[in-house]
Amino acid sequence: MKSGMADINKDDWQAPHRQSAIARKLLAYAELPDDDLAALAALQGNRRTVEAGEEIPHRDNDRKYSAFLLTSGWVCSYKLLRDGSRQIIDFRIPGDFLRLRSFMLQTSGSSLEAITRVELIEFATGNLLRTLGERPRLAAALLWSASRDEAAIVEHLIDIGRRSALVRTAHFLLELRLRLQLVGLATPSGYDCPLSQYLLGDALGLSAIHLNRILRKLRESGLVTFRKGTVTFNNLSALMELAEFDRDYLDQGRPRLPKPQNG
Amino acid sequence: MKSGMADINKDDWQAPHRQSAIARKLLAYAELPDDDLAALAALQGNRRTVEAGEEIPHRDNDRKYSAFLLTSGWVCSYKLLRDGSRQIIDFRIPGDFLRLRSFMLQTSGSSLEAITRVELIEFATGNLLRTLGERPRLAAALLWSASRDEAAIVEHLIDIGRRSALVRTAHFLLELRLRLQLVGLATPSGYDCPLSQYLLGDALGLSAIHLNRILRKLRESGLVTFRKGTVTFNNLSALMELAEFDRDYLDQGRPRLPKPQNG
DNA sequence: CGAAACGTTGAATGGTTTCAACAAGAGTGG
DNA sequence: CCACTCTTGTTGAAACCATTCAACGTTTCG
Repeated sequence: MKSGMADINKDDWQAPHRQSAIARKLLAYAELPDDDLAALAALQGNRRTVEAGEEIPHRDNDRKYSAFLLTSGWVCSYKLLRDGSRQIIDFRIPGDFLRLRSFMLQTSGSSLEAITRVELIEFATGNLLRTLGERPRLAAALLWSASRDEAAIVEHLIDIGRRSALVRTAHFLLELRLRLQLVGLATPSGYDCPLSQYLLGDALGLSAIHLNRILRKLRESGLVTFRKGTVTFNNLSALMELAEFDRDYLDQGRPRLPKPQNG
Repeated sequence: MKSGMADINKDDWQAPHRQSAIARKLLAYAELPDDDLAALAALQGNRRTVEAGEEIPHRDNDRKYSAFLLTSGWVCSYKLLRDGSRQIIDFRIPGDFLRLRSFMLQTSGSSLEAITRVELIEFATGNLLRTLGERPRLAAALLWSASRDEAAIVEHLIDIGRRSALVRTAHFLLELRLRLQLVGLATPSGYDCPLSQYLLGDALGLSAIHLNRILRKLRESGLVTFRKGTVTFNNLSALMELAEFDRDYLDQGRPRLPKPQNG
């Protein structure tokens, strides 16, 4: 009766790797010497756990706004509207930053909610700029990561703006797959996914009811199956064709940053 | 027969100020000493003009990818889909950067098209990080600007994801107003706007036909009028109420960066 | 003047939402 | 263990919003 996909406990969404998710992700872009990784680690502060369903606080115990690094679990950033509906802006997965840039505005904007139990690390933004000024390779890797985040939001915008519900859903599931793969939480054939149909619907700008029908259609077409917390790609190439997933910004090929050129 | 709003020539969308739009924008956030402004100017390279309707090239004359600073005119960044439809991701106005972050991915992603005749300045990204490492106030101001850009895209996403066509259109017009005001291209009562209904529709995820009806409704309700390249707010507070424009991320109050605290 | 781009309106079609109802599983306390 | 509730998933039918198709008016420009 257990899913054969991966032997990850249903309640434990931690990355099963010795390397941290963020390091794993950055190393997919650039080879970073040990002192760069050490500098990255030096920016990390206290650990913290947030239970599923709870908000992730904006301010650190009556101190200033704070940014986090997500090391385990899923989070969604969303905004509530007056009529009670909700738009989910992005799902955040291990290795992603929370509020790394929006904290600049010192304003709420969007809220963050833990979808599963979540592990966070406080991230020191005070010395961030100085560190990056001294470590161009680390800076490039972090900028690359930030650009990826923004590109994902842009694709999300295109999804809900101009793609049909079917294509949109397919595209979004493929998008998640690529992001998860980068931190070792997905295989080419599928991944574990703790999202309810309500959450997915709120992300895709669809009612949960309609999303349900769309998921059925995708399943009955033999393209993707999303059931019981698991996404399985039954026909990946056909799905990518349907979703016009010809994009390369999530660069599976490894576009490594060239070795440093001068001292 | 001429619009009474502003005496800007219809074909000349240049900011009528001695200060550059980018400086004007950054100064709205932080008081920058002259050497910071000089450092900003030092990052600027060759000027270039692009005619209305033309693409803004990805690569600089067979050299590498390049970023630009938009000094005059309107640009849209968009993506074309297989079925021929188009999603406009963002309109860029004077003082905005083009491809400042997406150039990190060294990939196309979205395209840029000049809506009006446009003036650009090449922006040196090579020494950008080092400069910012040495100039924390300038760095903070640029990060603030980048965060604002991203916040605008997020609001755009919420618009098309969960807001009705009417609210969405109202909200988007208010959003543009705030951005334009920051560089002196809008008054509280309105602004000149070179967008066709096709462009606006492609931004809002609506057909131009439906957008036309929405604009009529907004006009007949006495809220906003968008005609002949001019947006006029006839009842600003009622419009903001309709659009639930209670947001403060575009901080009209001046949240100035405090003076430097140590040498 | 003619052409092209943009704006405007009506009517039919269709995708999505809403309302309503029910099924299945997980967790709780008796 | 069993009811009980709560959340999530599933399906049908009616209502609605937005798109498409088609036509025509308007402005600009060569």
